Amino acid sequence: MNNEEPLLVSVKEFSDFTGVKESILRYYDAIDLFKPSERGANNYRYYSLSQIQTIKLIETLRSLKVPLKRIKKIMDERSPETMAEVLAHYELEMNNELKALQESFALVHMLRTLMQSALPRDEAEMTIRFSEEMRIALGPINDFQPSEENYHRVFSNYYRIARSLRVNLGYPIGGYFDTVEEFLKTPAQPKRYFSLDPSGLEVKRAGNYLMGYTRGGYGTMNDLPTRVDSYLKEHDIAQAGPVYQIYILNEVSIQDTQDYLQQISIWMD
Amino acid sequence: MNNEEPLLVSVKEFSDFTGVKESILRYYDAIDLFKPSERGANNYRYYSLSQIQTIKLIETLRSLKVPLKRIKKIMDERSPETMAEVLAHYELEMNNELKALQESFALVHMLRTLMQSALPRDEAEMTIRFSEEMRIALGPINDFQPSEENYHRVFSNYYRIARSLRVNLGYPIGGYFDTVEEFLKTPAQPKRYFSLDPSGLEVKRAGNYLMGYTRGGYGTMNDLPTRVDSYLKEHDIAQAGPVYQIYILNEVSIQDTQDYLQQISIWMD
DNA sequence: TTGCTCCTCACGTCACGTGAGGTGGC
DNA sequence: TTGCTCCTCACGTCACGTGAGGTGGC
Repeated sequence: MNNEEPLLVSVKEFSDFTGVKESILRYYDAIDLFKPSERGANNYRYYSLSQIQTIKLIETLRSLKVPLKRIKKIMDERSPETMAEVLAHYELEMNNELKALQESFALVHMLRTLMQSALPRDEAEMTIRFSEEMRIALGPINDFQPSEENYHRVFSNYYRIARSLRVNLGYPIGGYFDTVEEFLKTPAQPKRYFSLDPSGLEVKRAGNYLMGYTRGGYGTMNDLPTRVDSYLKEHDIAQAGPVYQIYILNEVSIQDTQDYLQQISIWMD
Repeated sequence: MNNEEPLLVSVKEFSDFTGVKESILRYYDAIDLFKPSERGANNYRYYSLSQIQTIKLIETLRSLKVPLKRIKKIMDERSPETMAEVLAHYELEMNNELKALQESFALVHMLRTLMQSALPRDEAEMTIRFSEEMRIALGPINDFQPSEENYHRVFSNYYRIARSLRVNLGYPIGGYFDTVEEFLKTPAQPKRYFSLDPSGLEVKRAGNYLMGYTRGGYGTMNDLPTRVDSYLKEHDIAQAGPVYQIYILNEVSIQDTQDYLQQISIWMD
């Protein structure tokens, strides 16, 4: 048996084995991060197959944004002890990455389903539909002044509190009213604001909701309160709520402010 | 109520709200990817709070390596329909990313535990220890020639097959023998090779294994077969196996080939 | 006035990607 | 000879980061 002759492959073959591009292998060679186990008489790079595990580890660290210089240091000073330590450290990093990615996934999923639910709407109509339970992050009671003419001060206050509570502000934010009377009286002054962040502590109950829509920029109501009022009177509904008001089509999916689509959903039963 | 005055914040505040660095916000402004909703008379950038959701979405796409030019195109042509489509597409992407990250996690975890299990070894000793069930990817029966003097040809053949079977070659690879007799007869010519890839179809059974170690480069056995033989005779063990042989400390954690640590584990009961 | 934040512009950097021009093995 | 792979070297690029030098609000 010949121990001395390792299993050598060319750059291209090594690239095929590992999925790492040739240009990257040459670059890592140039910066002394990862060198072929041999150079042929023709100056060709020859990698041993056992180097596959090494480059795979380097790739893994790269995927975690570890700078090449740091990786080089790790590889230069590697010993079983230090490597085990380093790997333990990056196991934790990966856990955080996993959580962040799952968060992103949840966010994208929510935005998409909200948009798709909005697409076929007849905006003039009021309909009752069933809605699943959703977690939300409810803010504190708003301190609107009797004749507050600018809701922005209060709204921005919610943003500040939400951020300090580690709410993910990437989720849509809406207004909350305890009852439909409250909404009809001061539709532009919600009792609280809330975020649709699913890591929120509160719950929007599953159930049948009366839903209505209107188009326009933030703060626009058009005739939505009137339509809600008529519907309730027509159907002899005395009490309802809470009321949830959100912009399901906004900045994220639409350029023109005047096309933002607002949704009101009112708990019925 | 004043609809026209949005909730404006400076770069620094916006950066604090979103976690996106000021330098990045300025850069995105410069390349027309994401511009502040207003410029003050002093030429200051003023962002509206409702832009938080937009930059969060851009960040999410960036985390999936979508180039800024592509993101710009998406944002320029955004409509609820196209955005819902785009998001649906990237939901799938994120799923793949999640799987890849979980794979990396499993790989790093295995490397680390292998290394830590190796650290406190008294290499001369033979011990019996319990081992949990592990999935492995077993290769085909090797075609060693009667007097094969170079095991590399056969070994590299396993690599080729493993790759075509989508085995992750980042995991350690070892030699497999059906019985201990087989191992003692031709310790350098395993019946098959295998990878510790946990997505493999075969299983290394849970149970008590006789474990031994030796140090040296690939193909080195030193007196390991002799020690195995003595142990079995001393303890009157006639039959045992399969035998699994892997390098638990190799290239990945050690520079000097001569310090690689090989482990033999032999199924007892 | 002072400290703080903001501005632009130029240059640097990190991690590659992309030829151009040339060599080596079957 | 021909096609294929490999080489180096120079230059480009993408997505920022980092000052320098200067302005504006409390």
